[in-house]
Amino acid sequence: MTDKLELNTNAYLPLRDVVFHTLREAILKGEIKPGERLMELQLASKLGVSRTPIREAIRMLELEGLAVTTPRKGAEVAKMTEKDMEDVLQIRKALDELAVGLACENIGEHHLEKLFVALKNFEESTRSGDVKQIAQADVEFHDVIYQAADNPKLMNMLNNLREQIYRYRVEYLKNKSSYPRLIEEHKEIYEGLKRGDKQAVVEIVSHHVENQEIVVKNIIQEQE
Amino acid sequence: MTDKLELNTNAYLPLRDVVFHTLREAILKGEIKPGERLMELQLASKLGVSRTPIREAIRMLELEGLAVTTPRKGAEVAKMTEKDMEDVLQIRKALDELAVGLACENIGEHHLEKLFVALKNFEESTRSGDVKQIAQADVEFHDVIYQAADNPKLMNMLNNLREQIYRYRVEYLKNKSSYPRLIEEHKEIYEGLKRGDKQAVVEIVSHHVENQEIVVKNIIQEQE
DNA sequence: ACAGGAAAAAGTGTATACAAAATACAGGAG
DNA sequence: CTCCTGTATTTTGTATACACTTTTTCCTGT
Repeated sequence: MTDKLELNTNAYLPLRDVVFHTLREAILKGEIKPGERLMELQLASKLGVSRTPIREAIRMLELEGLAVTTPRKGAEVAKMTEKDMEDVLQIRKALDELAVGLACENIGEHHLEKLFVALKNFEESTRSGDVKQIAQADVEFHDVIYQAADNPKLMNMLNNLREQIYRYRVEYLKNKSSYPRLIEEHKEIYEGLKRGDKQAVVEIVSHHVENQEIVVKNIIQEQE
Repeated sequence: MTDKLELNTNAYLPLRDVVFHTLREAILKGEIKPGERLMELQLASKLGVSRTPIREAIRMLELEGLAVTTPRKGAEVAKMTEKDMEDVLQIRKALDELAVGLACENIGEHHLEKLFVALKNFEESTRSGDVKQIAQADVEFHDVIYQAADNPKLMNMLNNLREQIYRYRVEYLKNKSSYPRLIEEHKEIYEGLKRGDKQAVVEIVSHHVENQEIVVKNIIQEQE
């Protein structure tokens, strides 16, 4: 584990939340690796807080699926097998289809405009070649759709699912040859939503996620 | 709140888990009502433990959506508006369809037998008229399907969603006139899975959940 | 009587202390 | 040398103590 975990003390939030976000970031960025133990005292001294907020943060990571704990042994960062990834992607596909379908029914001018901006941003970011930035732009594009779906719980679940595959997603986005297809798919989703053609957008999103699924699974197989 | 919360000390589990299950039960059974505050000291003395496990249990309830906390004010049992319920049921429908579709692809003799037993149990339980028992039999029937879907994360999410509507589901099951339809639907799901007719089972489950949706929403409207 | 505000009470946030379990390790028997 | 065992150490589990915030209460002045 890197030894430069640092708290964002900027917010006036309970420490448990700060710790939670800090650890989550560290896990998603790969600074703490799957299988690595999350030891309370160690983390506490590293972050300069007591064990109490650490423990509560771990409980939260646990429920988010980013950590697994065994009683009296402690917590470790969740490992992801190919099967786990398949499972997550199956769920994500179903929920993404739901979300875009709902968005299609509810979407208004406001969100369409935001979506257009996000679309252009994404296109722009692919030219920069900065993977982090591309990932961010992609997240923003899909976030607009989730917001338009007007179902906070669904948005929550999708964000959580996205987290769980984030590490592999970044790898996936390193492959530049897929950028044109991604842009095209985003464009089609936007067009479909604008037309209010529910069947079409669900179809496209379905393929969109399937494509991801194939690539991400390849990446995992290589890693194993 | 009832003052007879009691810990199941039988298990050799961390107290946080025992407290978590105890509070969850109490919330689902309506012993602690939506909007009611979850005060740490009060709960701690009532359950005979310290605040520490209570706090960790609350963090878990929070992530499960059964409690909401505002910093420095504490936690309370989550209220459910009609919109919340709609949102949950939308998600549940999508995931239930996914689950039964997957089950249809994977199901073997073993699970089909268990499903048949569960089907008969459900039919039997409706004759008893005991709502708790019927709910239990219904849960077991669907659990077999979830297991056959062979996606633990999905099962987890569905169990969680089920929890969130449990309170209202019980009301729904008090209406005896719906029993024949429920039995019929279960039977059709079983038959469909046996035939491996994915399209059919997804269709039936879709209706099955939609029917629930209508009734549950009526119940909420009455309550408001 | 009523509004304002200080003091008290209640409650959460965090740190620390102590207990119990798991793990690591060293020494001895075979 | 290997395996067992008992002890030391580490780590988690739980309780408690203290700090700080929010809420309530009640007194005071108008």
